[in-house]
Amino acid sequence: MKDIIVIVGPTGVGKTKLSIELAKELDAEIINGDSVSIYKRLDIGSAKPSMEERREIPHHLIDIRDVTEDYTVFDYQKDVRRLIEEIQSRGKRVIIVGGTGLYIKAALYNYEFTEGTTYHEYKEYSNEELLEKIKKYPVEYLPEVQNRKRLVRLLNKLENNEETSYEKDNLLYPIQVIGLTCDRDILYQRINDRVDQMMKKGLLEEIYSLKDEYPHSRILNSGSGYKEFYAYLQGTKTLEDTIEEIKKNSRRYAKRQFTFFKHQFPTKWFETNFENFQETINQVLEDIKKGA
RNA sequence: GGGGCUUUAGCCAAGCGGUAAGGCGUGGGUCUGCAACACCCUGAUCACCGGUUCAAAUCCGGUAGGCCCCU
Repeated sequence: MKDIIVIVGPTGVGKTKLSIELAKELDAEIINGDSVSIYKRLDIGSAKPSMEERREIPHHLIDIRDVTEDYTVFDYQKDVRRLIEEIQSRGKRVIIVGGTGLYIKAALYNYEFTEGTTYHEYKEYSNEELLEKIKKYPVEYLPEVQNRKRLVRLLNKLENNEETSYEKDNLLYPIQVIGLTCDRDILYQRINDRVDQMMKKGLLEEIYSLKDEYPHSRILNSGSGYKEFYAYLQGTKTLEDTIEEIKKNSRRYAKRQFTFFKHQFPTKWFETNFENFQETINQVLEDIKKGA
């Protein structure tokens, strides 16, 4: 079977556009690799591919959950693995595009999660105490004391007798990872512009239509482009500040994405040529044909 | 023309004689169930020149920039 094409990179470099062009060339179907696009009604802020684009090429794992529903890496892993089989059995090639590194990695590598385990928050314990409890088990990687979220997660695994040491980076599928990059200044400029564009396209209206769901939605309270509006709806922050904060969070996110894809995947990087995108497409295509 | 205040990292800013807090941004990094998450690391001889002192970002004088008031 031909390699799965994985397109990664920071938000706003042109991943979506590239994925669609490649899908046409390679007779492929696209699996979304972005944790926010999973949700219905989060259209503008998550920069989903347009309906037009989605008609052109089959897209999977977009709009499959309501904003009040939960969806985790584990769900994603199962969905992607199932889809890969389906798509390939149809004789089509698989392209995964997105910026959520953990999701993509968990789907393609030997990440193990256990079905239906109980989950404690350990509210009565301090971070230090959690760390002490963890140290009673043989673990190779310790989170920082300040990182409560990771401490809690790890202790849960240990107490549930789940596996916590893994063979490093065991790939389950043959993949080719295409990373899209560009000059940092240009990227930040594009991110800022894109947020302004989102506002023009009606992000605020989208937010208002979701207003009632805010208190009950995990994704609306954690996804950038949405969570920032919470304070605005409460009347404690101006619209201008809200927009600035979305830009800032998006820039930071982009930076973290670079770090993740640089270190966690065997990424081959390509510089996006915004003036002549066809050239970028050609470069990537050439490389793919060479590789598989 | 005269008088007063001010000048600390890219930005904001503490310090008021004993050898440069902090915040933001930036850059780097971690990553097996909230991941557009959570977390870690990251910088300066204090406008310039001279003086006082064992010791000056801190006191004195001068130069330059900024702000304000008077004429």
